[in-house]
Amino acid sequence: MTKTTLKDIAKALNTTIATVSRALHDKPEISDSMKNRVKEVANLYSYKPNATALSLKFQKSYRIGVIFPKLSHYYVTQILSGMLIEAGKNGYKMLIAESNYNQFKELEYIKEFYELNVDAILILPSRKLSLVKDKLENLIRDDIPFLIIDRIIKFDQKTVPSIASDDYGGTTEGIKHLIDNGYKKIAHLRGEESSTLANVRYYAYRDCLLKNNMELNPDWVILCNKFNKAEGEALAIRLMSLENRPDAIFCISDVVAVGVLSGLKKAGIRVPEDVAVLGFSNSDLAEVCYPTLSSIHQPGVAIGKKSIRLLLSNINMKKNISRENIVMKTKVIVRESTSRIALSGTNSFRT
Amino acid sequence: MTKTTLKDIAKALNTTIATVSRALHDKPEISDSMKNRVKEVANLYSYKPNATALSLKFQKSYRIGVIFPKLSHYYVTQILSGMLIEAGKNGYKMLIAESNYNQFKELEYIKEFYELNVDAILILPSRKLSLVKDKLENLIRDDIPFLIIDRIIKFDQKTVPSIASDDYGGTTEGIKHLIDNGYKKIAHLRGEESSTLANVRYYAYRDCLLKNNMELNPDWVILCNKFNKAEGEALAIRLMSLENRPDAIFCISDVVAVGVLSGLKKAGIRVPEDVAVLGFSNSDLAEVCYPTLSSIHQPGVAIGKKSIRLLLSNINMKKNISRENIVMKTKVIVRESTSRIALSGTNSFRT
DNA sequence: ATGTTAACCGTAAACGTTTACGTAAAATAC
DNA sequence: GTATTTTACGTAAACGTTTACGGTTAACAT
Repeated sequence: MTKTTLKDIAKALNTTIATVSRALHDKPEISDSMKNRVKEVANLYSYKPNATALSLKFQKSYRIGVIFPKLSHYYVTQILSGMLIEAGKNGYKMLIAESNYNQFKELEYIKEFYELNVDAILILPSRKLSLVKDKLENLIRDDIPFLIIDRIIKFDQKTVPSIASDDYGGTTEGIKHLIDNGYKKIAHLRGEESSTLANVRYYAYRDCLLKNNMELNPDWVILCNKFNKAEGEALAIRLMSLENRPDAIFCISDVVAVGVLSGLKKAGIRVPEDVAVLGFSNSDLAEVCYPTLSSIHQPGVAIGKKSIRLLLSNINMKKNISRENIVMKTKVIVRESTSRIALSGTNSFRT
Repeated sequence: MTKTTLKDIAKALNTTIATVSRALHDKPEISDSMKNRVKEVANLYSYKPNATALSLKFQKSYRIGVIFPKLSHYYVTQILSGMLIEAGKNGYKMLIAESNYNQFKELEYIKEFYELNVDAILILPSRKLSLVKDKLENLIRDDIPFLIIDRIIKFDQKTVPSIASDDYGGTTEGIKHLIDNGYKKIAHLRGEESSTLANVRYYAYRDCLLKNNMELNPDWVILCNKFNKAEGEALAIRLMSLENRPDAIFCISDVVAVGVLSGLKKAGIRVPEDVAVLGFSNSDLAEVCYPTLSSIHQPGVAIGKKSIRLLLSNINMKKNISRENIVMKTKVIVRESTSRIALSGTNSFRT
């Protein structure tokens, strides 16, 4: 019941593995009669080439390694799904590793993947990874494509390509949407200042308010660090206890936004009539909470697909991919939480 | 900049790869001086054994393949995370494939994984897979451990081990909880009758009602087939339009339950005062919806870990694992949607 | 001085492929 | 009928390991 090899077929036909191999590959130097006999036996034994042997021979594993902080984040699963689709189309398999926001594990996994002869490495870095930037830089090899997703890390020596969603554009569009809907005092629950991602979103928020001559109140900008529902709830209540209350809250993530919704409800404040709430990422939560949450859609699946396409186009050239930072379009998905005028029908963006 | 091999080290030391290999493995037949010299050079060249070559040599890949229907389901990510933890501990990597509920893709992926020489295969089958039971049965080999997760498929010839959560027990506990809280007319939005999973939950629901002399009204048992929010919403409204209204709704999934919450709100019905809602799976949705949703927790992470442990314990024996069907404990997580008496504090089950 | 043993290392086969090179027989050329 | 080409296949090396087996030298025993 063991797997049949070229040797088995060769023995059965009293020939050599070279001939068998060539016959199966339809090489011209093999006679038709031999080809037929070989194929017949191969079929009979249901021969399948040994992938490991091929890997060794061609120094190519048809495997792509991807590292992410946490699998249970909707956005991560979307990106991975996109990768799986595109990788599958091209005969590649995905090896996965979860870092749990531990930068040392991230470095470990990168090393491991190199040792496992993956053909490319993708990483969705945690914020902390930039703390060991120098170590990371030393680790990255030039012979195997490496791609950083959704985060831009500036190295001293190397330029490593990256792909990310257009958070600045998306945020701008989102804030504009709030302004267009008549909200005048827009607050922002932002991420830590050490996070490029959080900064980009904050800058977009700030710039957009300035450009539109809106009030930019420092009391309305609060740092998150737990990014969970409880934090959103607490911060919403804090915002509502200000003398000069905001009438809209733009949140760094959907989970925080859901917390805000909950906090506002506890404070007896109506959404979207009194206060609008805008999330970020357009996760699956946005459609199930009450009221449904407007959010800035990050094209996870598209990013995943694009990532793999980028890598594959360069795997064969054995050099790292075009050193650009690719930016993918975002989009504001309007739902109930920001719509003073009732929405007609549901906005079912997701399929 | 190419990877260093045994050959490189051997050449540098004017010896042979055999000696180098043995020195690195601290074999007794190598002198200490040679060992030191070899290790020094190996270190200098930062030698790492080639995993592909080892795979070929030992006919072992240290890779485990897992197939699941959809990555973006919270429960799936939980199971996978558990697998990743346990696999990582043992030096195994996970290869993943998403079937999108397509049974032919599932069969395809199984074949592919066999060809890729994975050391074990895990599958979270879609309901449809049982439709091609015979093909599946023929595919499964005896020399590589195979494990079915969260679904029991009875084969004619083979007995394939499986692991699943105790849905019967969990449901029983859940219905009892409803009864204990004074709900007397319990409805059930169930899955299709072709689904073993849905049937188990229904049977538990039915048995528990009978055992407790509760009303078992056929009008209160409705089939779902879309399992999305809209369906839950519509069915809730339908239930509330009955003359003999239920006062509790047990749902096949959290998403459906969230839809029910929404439908009840639209119908102006209070939860949990008028009607209780109980979900299944205890997904991340349960904590963010309003009111928060009581749900039956399936131990995803534990199932993932246990699965890998089972497989690993049998990989070395090159035979399939103990042919039992392992059942993992479930648990009712009580939140607002079933608690007529206000909950004190939040029930933060998840870490 | 010879045999025995231990210490140490090299040779080569094996895992399953692909393919450059060599070679025998058959076919073609003149 | 000999030279040349073509056809068709075998040999062996290569990918990077591990390891059974063999061999050489030196130490030790008798």
